[in-house]
Amino acid sequence: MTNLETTAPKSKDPKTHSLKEMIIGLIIEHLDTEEKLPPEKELMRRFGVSRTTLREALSAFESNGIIVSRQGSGRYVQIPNISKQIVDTWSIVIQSKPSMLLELLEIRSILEINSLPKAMERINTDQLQYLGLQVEIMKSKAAKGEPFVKEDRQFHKTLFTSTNNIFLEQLLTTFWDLFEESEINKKHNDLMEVAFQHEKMLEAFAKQDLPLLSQLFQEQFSDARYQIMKSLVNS
Amino acid sequence: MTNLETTAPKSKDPKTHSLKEMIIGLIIEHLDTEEKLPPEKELMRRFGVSRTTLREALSAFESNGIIVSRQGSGRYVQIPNISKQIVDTWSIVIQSKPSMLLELLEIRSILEINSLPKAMERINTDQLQYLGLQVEIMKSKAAKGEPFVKEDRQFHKTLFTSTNNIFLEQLLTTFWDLFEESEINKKHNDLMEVAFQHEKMLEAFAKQDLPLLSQLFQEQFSDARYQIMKSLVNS
DNA sequence: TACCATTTGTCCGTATGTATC
DNA sequence: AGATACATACGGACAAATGGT
Repeated sequence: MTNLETTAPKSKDPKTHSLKEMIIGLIIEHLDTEEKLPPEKELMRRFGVSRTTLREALSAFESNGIIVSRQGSGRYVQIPNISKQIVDTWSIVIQSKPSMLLELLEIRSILEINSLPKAMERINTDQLQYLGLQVEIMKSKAAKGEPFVKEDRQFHKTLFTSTNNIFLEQLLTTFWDLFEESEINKKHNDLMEVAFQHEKMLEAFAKQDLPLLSQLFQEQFSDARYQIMKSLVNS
Repeated sequence: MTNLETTAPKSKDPKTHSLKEMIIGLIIEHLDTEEKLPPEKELMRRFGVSRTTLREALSAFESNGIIVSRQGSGRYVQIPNISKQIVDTWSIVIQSKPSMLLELLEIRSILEINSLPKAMERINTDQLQYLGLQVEIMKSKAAKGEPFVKEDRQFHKTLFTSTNNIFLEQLLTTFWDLFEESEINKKHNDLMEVAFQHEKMLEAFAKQDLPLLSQLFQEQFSDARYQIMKSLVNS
């Protein structure tokens, strides 16, 4: 058993603080099992607060995503997803400063490229086959002049999911969300080239050619950088 | 099921949705100037909602940190800090699954090591001098057997701040916060060695010896990984 | 110093709508 | 269809911090 101490009472505000603390305790209790939390009525009684007070305290955790409530059913605990929180606020910031997208791309490229070795060694045939499917869809859509953001995203997501790093996956998902929301590089000049780029990546993957794969990723990020800068100039 | 546009809320409940929208508009308006927002009374009137409703809508933005309210003064808009949001939730998760720290360290090491080239080319003499000061403090504290988390942190922060990437800075800050909160590797076996490690890093920096610097960082992260794993075994 | 209006914080109660089981 | 549980909204009251007089 871990020592769940109810924090040293060094703060002035015992009620609010301890209510928050008690909810955290409740969360930790239910985090492993992902059980349903007790209903509001029960919690009101247990903590001795009104519904408004309780709900306000809970809402903080809900906006974080560590507690999710389903109307008519109850509240549940889950591992939080940072994406939503970050996107909610930073999409607003980016509206004011679009050049921030370059900073994000910089981080994304570092993380993806450095994840390639691990992704390459851990990927399995099913995933490889799935990547092949995505590439085929890309090519067919490109031929029809349709964009294929979803497939592009799935392709990358499949790669970095195989690193088995939850935080990394969430972080990269966040970047995709922010880019999509910003609606920059919505339409790429040469869809077919992008599709082929991914086909080459897949081949490099199949051949376990890490240097080539890295280079292809580098090129792709260069291209993305260019697209963003072009958009920035136009606005 | 897959009914797109699950609800057409416009006829029923335009208020909630547009209330959020209006607040976002308010935020964007004030994001550049960092002015004070209108008081609740004014917003209640302007948006035509009750205080409870208004406050609940605002609280979502407050928990994100893009709005901060000061009792007795008012509400202010600021560029949000992802650190707080992430730490709030993930420190809880880490309490349940401490092994997650290894994943975080993995990301942190990738980001820091890949930031070294840029940091090296952009660092100035003032910063270099500041790093030297930190190292001296580290050594003197190590001699007395005192830990020097703050100086260690300042050392690294100075490096990656010089990359001028706000998001990166916030991310790395987040990791430090999470590690500190987890209270793992609080006490290192050999403080003096850590201090010397940083001294060597500083020398490599001064000599612009990137390969050596990278190697030193690698070693440092290896050591950190070992410290974490040791802590994991003990619990 | 002290008082004051302003502004946010906290808390309570109630009512009605809506989704789930 | 009914009971349960959460969503949304309104109203009021008092406390606490701030900023200015």
